[in-house]
Amino acid sequence: MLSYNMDKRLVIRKTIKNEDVYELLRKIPAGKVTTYGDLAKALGNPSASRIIGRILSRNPNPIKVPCHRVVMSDGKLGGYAYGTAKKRGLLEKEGLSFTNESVSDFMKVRISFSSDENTRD
DNA sequence: GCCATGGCTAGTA
DNA sequence: GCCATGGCTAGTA
Repeated sequence: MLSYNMDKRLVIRKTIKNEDVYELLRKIPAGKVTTYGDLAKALGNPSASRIIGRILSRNPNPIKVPCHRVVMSDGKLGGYAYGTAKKRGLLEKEGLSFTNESVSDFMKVRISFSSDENTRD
């Protein structure tokens, strides 16, 4: 799609499709997390983080697609279709811990995608 | 129009 | 805490 960035320059952003998100998310291993914004960036549309959340909320297959491993950019939990308590429980089962509402050692458990992921088209 | 976000600014302590 | 963001859905015509 076409839109203007912060410098009022016209840019092309990739339209994010549900399956793009689910496919990428399947690659996040237990014990690691990513963020809504990181997924948006990796899929070629850095400002689409809100959309990622909406797409995850309709995740048809929570077994194959580990929605619970997606948290907010500040390390806080974010939402979950089955409640945030459930989300936190799953993450703790995978070895993560929390210091007052945020993932402990966030920097260490946060997956980073290769930045040129979006150069393919 | 809705939102499972995020980055920034004001303004408090 | 404000508000731009962007894909989707309900529900109107």
